Amino acid sequence: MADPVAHVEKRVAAAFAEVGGDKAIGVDTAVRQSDRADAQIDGCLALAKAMGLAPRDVATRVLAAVDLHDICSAAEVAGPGFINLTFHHEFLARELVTVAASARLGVRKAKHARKVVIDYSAPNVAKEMHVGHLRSTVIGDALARMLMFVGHDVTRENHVGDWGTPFGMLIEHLVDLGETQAANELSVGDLDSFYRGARKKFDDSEAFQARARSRVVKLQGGDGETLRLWRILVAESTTYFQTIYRTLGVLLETTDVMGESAYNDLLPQVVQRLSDAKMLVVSDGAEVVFPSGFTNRENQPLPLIIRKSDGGYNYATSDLACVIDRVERLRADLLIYVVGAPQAQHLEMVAAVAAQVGWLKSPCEMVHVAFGNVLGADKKMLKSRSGDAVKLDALLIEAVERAANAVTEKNPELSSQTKDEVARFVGLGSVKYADLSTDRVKDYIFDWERMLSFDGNTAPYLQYAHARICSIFRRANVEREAAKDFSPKISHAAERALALRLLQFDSAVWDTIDKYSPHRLCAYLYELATSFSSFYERCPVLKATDQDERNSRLMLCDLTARTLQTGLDLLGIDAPEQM
RNA sequence: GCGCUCGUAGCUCAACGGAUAGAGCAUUUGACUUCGGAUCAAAGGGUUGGGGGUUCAAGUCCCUCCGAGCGCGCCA
Repeated sequence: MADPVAHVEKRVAAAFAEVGGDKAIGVDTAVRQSDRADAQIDGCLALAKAMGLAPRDVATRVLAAVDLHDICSAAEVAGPGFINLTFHHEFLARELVTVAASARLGVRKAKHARKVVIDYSAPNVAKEMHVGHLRSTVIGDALARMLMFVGHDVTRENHVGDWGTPFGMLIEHLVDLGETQAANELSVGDLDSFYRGARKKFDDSEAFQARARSRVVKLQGGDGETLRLWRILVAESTTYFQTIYRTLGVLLETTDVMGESAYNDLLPQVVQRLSDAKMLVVSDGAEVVFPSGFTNRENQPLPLIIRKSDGGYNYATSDLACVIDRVERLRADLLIYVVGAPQAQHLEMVAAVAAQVGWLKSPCEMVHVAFGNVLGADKKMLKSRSGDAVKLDALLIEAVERAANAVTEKNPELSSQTKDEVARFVGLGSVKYADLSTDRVKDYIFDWERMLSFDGNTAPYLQYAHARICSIFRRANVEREAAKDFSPKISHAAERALALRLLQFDSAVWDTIDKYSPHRLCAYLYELATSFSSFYERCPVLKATDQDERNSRLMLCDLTARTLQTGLDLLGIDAPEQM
């Protein structure tokens, strides 16, 4: 419980109960950050309403009933009935010591560890990754890191598209090219030309179409030779995905791949169990379920198609199989889907059916972490000059190049090896941070200049703040390790602002997790970095007037650097020591 | 037609139902023989798309209209 606000909250709740009795039930006792004081208590207005009394009188009574002497130096009724709180310097210093001594920087562990399955990235086999995969991959990875950090048991699952009718034509194209040649083409990452080649033949040749169709039948029938060829496609693609993931610095491994094909064995079971539950209905020749509350354009019940009229399964079946697998085999109680916003209705329907049939029972829940599109400067879907989707590897290469140019310009003294590393951290960090720092549900405009800027809410600004602190320690003649044990003394206003900010890390992380919204952590880190910059400007560290002050400030520097580094790491971003 | 999401400063974005809606960019103005100026400080800039309602309190919740995007039966 690092955040001072959390300390106060418990006592406030008790005071509300004492003052309001039954009337206090249900009244929000939250203590919030405030721009008029260190924190404010708002609930007196609501309590006053419930009690039929004047808000300021109630606030006065609450103030009398709560003992905050060891935490606050001032607590006063303000405005229509708020209570403004100012924390003791000594209290802040004590809390800083606690936080600095903790490897987790005061971030609380989850009260109950959950078994979480997080589904993200999900590229398609034999297709190149493009900007469309960026958000799922980056957001999902950040959330996975945070959930693990607070102690949940997290399983990452990469639900790659490795099954379905396109594989008939892809396999036949593979046969035409010859395995060696095809594997070559795929392994160098030129998946698009492979896919286009197959597509073109399929569109142009009826004979090829026939081959493709019969190949699909063989694939679904488990034909050994066909499966062998299919595995070549999957293996080469997986290798390619890993090169992107390694470049991007995300946690996904080949062992996290759980493609659609992994659920094939469960598909008949999905049908059987829905049938046993009397939920399956035949409609227009297809076997479907009608979850309540969903209608189509004619206002008729909207079906979730479990089995097509041709006997095949589709993605709803496979998604339901996923739920069974995750809940019954993995024993997960939180299923997170980092999937684009357009799939909201589909996932709602899957969740509705899974709940109705009893696979998804409280406290087990399914959460759709939806996100918007990446747009170009024209506010349309980001496209390359040729009009195609922008390839992810090209995008990442450009990011690093642009960062390298900036680093070369700003800091020519860096060795070329260091420069390369810094360019990678800054370039990739910029792309990821730009994606993570805005509300995920909205579209955002991809803008190189802005994301690589050293001013504003960007990765380079945060990384720079971190690098400056590292620079201080290189000159300080003090071991970094020792700094966390120095005792902090809060006297200057900028020190105070920084201290308060540092203590809010815990809340920031939890707020981010509760809403599955990484931009909240970004906003916190940006505020921390600005608080630090302000402190840095006004409070000399190495040139401090006396040893105690110097040590105190070194302590603040160290804690700031660790918080920035940890926070960026939770976002999947590296913080270089110099740049 | 029905449904979902979005609409906040010139631009890009914030704001658990809490007081005077905040940042950055851009613009204007200050601060450097710098503990890394890739910085800091300050100013101007708003009818939160329009209109109703709920509430002690609404950018936030409800209704309605306008505008944008996306879904709406056998692709995933």
